[in-house]
Amino acid sequence: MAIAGDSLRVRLEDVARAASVSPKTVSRVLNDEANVSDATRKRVLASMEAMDYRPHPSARSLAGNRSFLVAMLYDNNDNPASTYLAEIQDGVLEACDEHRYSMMVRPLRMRGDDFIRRLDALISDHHPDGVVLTPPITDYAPLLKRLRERNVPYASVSPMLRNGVIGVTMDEQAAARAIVEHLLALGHRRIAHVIGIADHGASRWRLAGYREAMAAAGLPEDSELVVQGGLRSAPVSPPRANSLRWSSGPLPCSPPTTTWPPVSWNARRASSTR
Amino acid sequence: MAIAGDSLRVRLEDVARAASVSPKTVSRVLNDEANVSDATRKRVLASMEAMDYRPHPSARSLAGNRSFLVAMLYDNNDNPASTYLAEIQDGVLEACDEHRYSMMVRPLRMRGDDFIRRLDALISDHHPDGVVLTPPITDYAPLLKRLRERNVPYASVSPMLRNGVIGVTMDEQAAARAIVEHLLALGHRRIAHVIGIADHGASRWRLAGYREAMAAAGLPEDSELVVQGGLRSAPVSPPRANSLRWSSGPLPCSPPTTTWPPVSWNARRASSTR
DNA sequence: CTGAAAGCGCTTACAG
DNA sequence: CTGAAAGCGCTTACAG
Repeated sequence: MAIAGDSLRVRLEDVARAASVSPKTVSRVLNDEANVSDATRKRVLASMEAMDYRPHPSARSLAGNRSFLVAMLYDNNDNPASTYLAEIQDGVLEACDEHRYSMMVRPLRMRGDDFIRRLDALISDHHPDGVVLTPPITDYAPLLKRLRERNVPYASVSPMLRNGVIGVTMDEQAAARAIVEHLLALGHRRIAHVIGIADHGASRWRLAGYREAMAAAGLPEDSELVVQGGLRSAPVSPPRANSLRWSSGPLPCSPPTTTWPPVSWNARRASSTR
Repeated sequence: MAIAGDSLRVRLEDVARAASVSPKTVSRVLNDEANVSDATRKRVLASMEAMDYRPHPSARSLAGNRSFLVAMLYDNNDNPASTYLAEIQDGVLEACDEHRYSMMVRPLRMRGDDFIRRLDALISDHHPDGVVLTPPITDYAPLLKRLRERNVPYASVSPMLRNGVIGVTMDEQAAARAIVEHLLALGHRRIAHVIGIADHGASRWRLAGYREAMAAAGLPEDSELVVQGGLRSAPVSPPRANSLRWSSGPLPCSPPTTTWPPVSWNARRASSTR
């Protein structure tokens, strides 16, 4: 009886023999390195395909000193919207797959004094090549500081402070404005705004967009129509918003500020010493 | 500039030197193996602690031929309740942490003819030591068959067919019955039941429990009060259930059928050849 | 453009 | 109860 899924492992060395090249050459092809003739590359690729070769991730990590691992960090205490996190998670996963990275998810509650220790343990235990941050920990200064100290690249989803941060954002303000303008165009005048989690930058920008559109339409702000929604730590009853209805129609949003994975991750690595 | 998080790695060998023992002995302590004197074990543990030693997961995987990885498989197409999946995910994660396993999540849509190929790729690429299945793929025969063929242990959350399967279930029928009985005790008589995703065993058992309680109370079944809810593939409007209210109070549920991780995983491994 | 040698940090299989 | 040697499957650093 063989170990799970390990009956007949094909190794890089086997591919090399089949293609009549050295292991190093197969490694070059595997990693898209230069200095391989087209003919050789083609031959190696054919052998890999024919033998259904799959590089062993642990061997690659150990020898190459990189984990091919992205850790997604979230605070499921301060961000109760699991649907939101699930969508981000699926997106990160998809991107990781494309680049042949694996992904791990880590709930990391900001509250609690051992936050940094748990972050350190995560890094030491799993050596992620990079981490993805979700609101609100995108803006938690001690976290960012520690990641920089330990030289772990990070990308942020919708961070509040965008300067110099790699990540994905959209123009929340313009989007909120567009929603309100859409409702205005439909003839509505009493338009409410439910404020999101206060710690999130998106909440502020959306409120600003709402106010902007209302003001532009000459409508005075009605404090009754602007309410704080969203859970913080203790569950509260959801805001009464029965009068709100979704409208269909496209929303303008700016493209992500960067592609993923961040180009600079490779750059960083290239300039590293072992 | 050092590689991310890798400035001053402490290796098993370093611990061995500090504790004046061989690497093999440290390995024994690390893996809770027998044949180490208490004094030696204590000394090694002290050194590990003092040096904040963290075994390198890739080295362990490569040499030991096990990944310390559990893959959680789900179908986020047929199971639209991301909150449900998120809760399971957090639970699996917690259990993995306790046992020093890492976890990866994998959406795996049943529809699509390349299902098995994607499963194979997952196994070959990541070598999970075991997988956790969530409804409805807990009962997808081709999946289970392939897992057995490739000798990958699996545990199922609330599977429809429980015979011989390792996993976690609760007495859904008794729980539904208890809910209905609670409502009956409050004096209600018009009690509706929204049927869950038809593929899930839980949906059937809950319906059975509802019917049981209603019948026991001598109430005839009103077909208007039993409606199919839940999304399948195409989104439909949610069932009208405004008359339903949550009641508080404890629900009876049987303990999980097994502990986690399944004992048999280790047994399986022990009987394996390399 | 290609390859031989050494090494990553652990565990296995064996010996005592 | 303890350890010396070999090896897991890759990559690095170097040589040509």
